[in-house]
Amino acid sequence: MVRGYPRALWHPAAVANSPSGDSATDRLVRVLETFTPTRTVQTAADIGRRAGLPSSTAHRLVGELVEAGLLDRDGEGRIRVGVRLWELATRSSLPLRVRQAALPAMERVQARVREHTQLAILEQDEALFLERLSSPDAGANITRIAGRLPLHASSSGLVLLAFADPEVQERVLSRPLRRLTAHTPTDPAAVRRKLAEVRRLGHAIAPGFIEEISTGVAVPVRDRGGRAMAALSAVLPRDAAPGLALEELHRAALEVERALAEPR
Amino acid sequence: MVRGYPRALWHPAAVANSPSGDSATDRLVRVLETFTPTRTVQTAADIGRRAGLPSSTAHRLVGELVEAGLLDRDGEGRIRVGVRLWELATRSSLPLRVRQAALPAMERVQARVREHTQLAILEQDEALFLERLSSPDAGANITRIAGRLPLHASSSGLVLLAFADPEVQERVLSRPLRRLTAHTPTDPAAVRRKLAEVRRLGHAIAPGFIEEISTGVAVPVRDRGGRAMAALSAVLPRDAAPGLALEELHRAALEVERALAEPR
DNA sequence: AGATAGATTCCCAATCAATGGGAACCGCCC
DNA sequence: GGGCGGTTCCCATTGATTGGGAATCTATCT
Repeated sequence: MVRGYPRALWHPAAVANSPSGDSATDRLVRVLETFTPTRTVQTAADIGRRAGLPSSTAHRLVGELVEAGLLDRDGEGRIRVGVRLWELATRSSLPLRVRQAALPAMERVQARVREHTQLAILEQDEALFLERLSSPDAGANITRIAGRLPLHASSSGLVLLAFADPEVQERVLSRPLRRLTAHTPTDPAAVRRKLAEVRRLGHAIAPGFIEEISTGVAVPVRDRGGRAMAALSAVLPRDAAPGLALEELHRAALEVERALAEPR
Repeated sequence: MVRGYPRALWHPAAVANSPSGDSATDRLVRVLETFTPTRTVQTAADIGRRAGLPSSTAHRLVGELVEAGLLDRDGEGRIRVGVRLWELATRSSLPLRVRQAALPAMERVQARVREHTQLAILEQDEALFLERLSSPDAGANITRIAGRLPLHASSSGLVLLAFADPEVQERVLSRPLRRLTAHTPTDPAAVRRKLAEVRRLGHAIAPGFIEEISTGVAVPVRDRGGRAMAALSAVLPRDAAPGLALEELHRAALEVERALAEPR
């Protein structure tokens, strides 16, 4: 076995502590961000490529994270997000508290309406879904727990935006509004009108905004100041009448507001 | 304003990249571990003390984590676990998959038994609780989502241990067994007998092991190899008859086994 | 069976970002 | 106004981190 390597080939052009000004924390986050709801297992080399890290660095970092339990190495080679990370992130987080407060009410909605019932919050100018209950017989639904949807395109997003700080509304409406279907409103003026309607009615109806075949209906869970802390929503078949769902969602929202108002 | 400091007082005794051989990853994990189910908000100085970091280092690390969104700085000063960390940890983790597979069955148990219904997995030689459903009228319950209980003391833990690798059983039984109440079995031989009973009956009953006033009953969710992937459990008042709960839990476990066996 | 490709582990010199003691600053309370 | 605790800023020092490269391992193809 040959040990070492020809000294002449050593090329110190780029070596050091993180030559590009990213901290260890940044790199760690980039590694975690390579995992998505649809890409849950990857090789260490995959992670490195996607996080923009040299292969050997990626392998070392992944190894450390596995050691710490934040990532898990399954049978052979494949890496997934570790149970320990879930535990650390869940046991003291805001999403858990909101979810716990909302779950009983969501279950009642779910039992009566028998369609997808969802809970979302406003996070980084998108709707982040904290919980989703589904009957086996419910229709299509693109949302996932811990998944995101644009604010202007989803019924949940529309109520979150309608009852958010004006500053958030301006920021969101000043950026390009992505079109998901032919019915997604992408004109800022149209979205503004929609938001006014949501404020007037107290709920949002989004027929075909996300998927042609379904209609989202959502109501806000509001704090004492009137801002939306969360949105409760249901996903109905495109042609279904939204009356029952809206009624149940409104009732549930009241219940959640009370639960969240309690000291703990 | 005086800038700088007397050069003579500079004391290079301990300066550098992490003088104690802990990696950047270790430190980040230690920071995250300072949060517990009961301690959800802390100051940056608190975190530093508990993680064993010098104040200035702790403040910088916390600042970076806040910047990255893994931690949140609320109104003034207090730090909590960030929504973003929850999102990253949840969206592709094993606990979510197990939970999703089990939730419908758990809801039915919950509706019929009307007591606490729980889901746990084996993690690092403890029972880690992934989900918990509770009626408002249900009794006391010490468990929390993302909380842990010892394997020998909880009904969930006993089924997880009874249907685990023998190697795990040996390891757990070779360590001191913590006593939580007067009824907690702390003698290895007694626990061994209990485990044999659990294997024979296919369920565990733990009267007063955790809290004097309640009885835990649990059944395993088993894989094709017979090992317990998870435990479904209910917490009943100490004197309640466990028959109905066990029947419902067994039915639910079958359903969860089928759901987890499906490709995805 | 041999070749090829990709993932992973190991090695090690060079370095620079992270480190931590100290000091100043900022509120808050007694 | 003085004490206390949290936070921010400063900066010389240095060792942990870094990343090319080579060796090793593991599939998959021909």
